[in-house]
Amino acid sequence: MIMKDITPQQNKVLNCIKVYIKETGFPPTRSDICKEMGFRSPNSAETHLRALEKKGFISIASGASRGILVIDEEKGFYEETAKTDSYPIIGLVAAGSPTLASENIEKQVPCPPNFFGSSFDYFLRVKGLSMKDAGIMEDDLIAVQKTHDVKNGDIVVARIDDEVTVKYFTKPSSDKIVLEPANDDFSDIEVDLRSEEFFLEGKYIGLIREN
Amino acid sequence: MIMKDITPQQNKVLNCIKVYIKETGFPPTRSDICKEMGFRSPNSAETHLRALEKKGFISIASGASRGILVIDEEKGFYEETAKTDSYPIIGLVAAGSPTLASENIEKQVPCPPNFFGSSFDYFLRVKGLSMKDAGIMEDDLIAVQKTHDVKNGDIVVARIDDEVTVKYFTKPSSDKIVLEPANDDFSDIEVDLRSEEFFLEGKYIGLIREN
DNA sequence: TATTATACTGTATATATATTCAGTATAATA
DNA sequence: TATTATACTGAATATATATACAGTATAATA
Repeated sequence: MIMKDITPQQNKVLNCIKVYIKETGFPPTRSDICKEMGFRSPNSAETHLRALEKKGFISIASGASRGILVIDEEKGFYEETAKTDSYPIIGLVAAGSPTLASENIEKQVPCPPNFFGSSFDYFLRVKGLSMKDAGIMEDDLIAVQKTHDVKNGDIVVARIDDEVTVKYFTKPSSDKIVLEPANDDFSDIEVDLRSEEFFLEGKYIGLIREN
Repeated sequence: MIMKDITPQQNKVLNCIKVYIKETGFPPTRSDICKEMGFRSPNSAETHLRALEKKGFISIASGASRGILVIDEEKGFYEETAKTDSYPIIGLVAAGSPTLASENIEKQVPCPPNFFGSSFDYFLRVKGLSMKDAGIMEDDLIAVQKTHDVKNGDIVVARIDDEVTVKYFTKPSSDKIVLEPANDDFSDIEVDLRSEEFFLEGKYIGLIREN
């Protein structure tokens, strides 16, 4: 949408509305605008509001008090490129699966869905340094895609006997899986699929570190 | 601030307020809350609001209509973090400063402004493995905040004689700066401020790895 | 047992607020 | 020249809204 030219005075009013919302959390009344702008008549604010509405800078909810909605000029631009979804951060507890049940969710964080190239389903907070040489450190958040489609060499999130772990994945034969750490202080985990339970939670897609 | 326990019903009311603000851009009236919650008396909303205020979840502007302000907590979720800004990715070339000039910008990526707790200005693509033991690998994107306010032990982005580098920062004396790598294969860089030029581009705030 | 917190309905009212109407004045546009 | 947009004052008013008051009921607490 192309917005018509705003006059300097209308821009001042628009800005004063934005500041008011930022400071109070809710939009101003006509009277509030008068106080901020120095007008002596509420109709001064009213006509400015109607002009701003006509030009597409705000929308006004009829009848409602403080019903001013500032239209985000760059919303259209960002809507395609910068849509964010909310993803849960799941604590990597030593035992138990990283399910999406609310008791395991540390918090929700916003993130563009295609942030790491591939789609992903949740963030997992890493415990321990077993993947140190792959640059995955304690408390890092790894973006995990729930999938069973993994290749040799992929970093995966796996669960063995209720223990969740992040490791390099290798499947040397049909009934054997090797989970390899990226740290000499740790040993490989070999899983015999004939006798042991193995569950693939997903695949490592990307990483975030908050300092 | 320690918030007292919220009851399930109060939580529903609080949530309905948040949703209302998200959808309309301004807080609900008592009557609006009644409609959303199915109450038949505005006093039902009023008492819930007063309880939420007493427990510290909201504040109420006296006399003002729609004067409900949701206190912090998940305010960020709806107001700040749901927004994304566009940040440039700058290639860390061996020579030349990581300026924001368009020829150095690899591309723009969307990211919530407070994604790493602190604000930041651009992403820098890391070359080399000199910070390997700090979990910073080749091609990682580090979020950089343009600042000169750094402390000993901070990871910084510095420029010495047109060469840009990421290292641990230490200032043992007023005319000496030591830049320390996190990799035994590399040596410390000592900068004598009396004879050498040193420019601090900024501070490492966080990290993103796209796999 | 009395008190307090929760969770409501229902009525009433002062006032906060949107909104219309009647003007004045200036500058730009058709 | 007439019209329209901008930029205001000032007054009036219907209604939107906060808020107090009077109740009812249940469960937890002291």
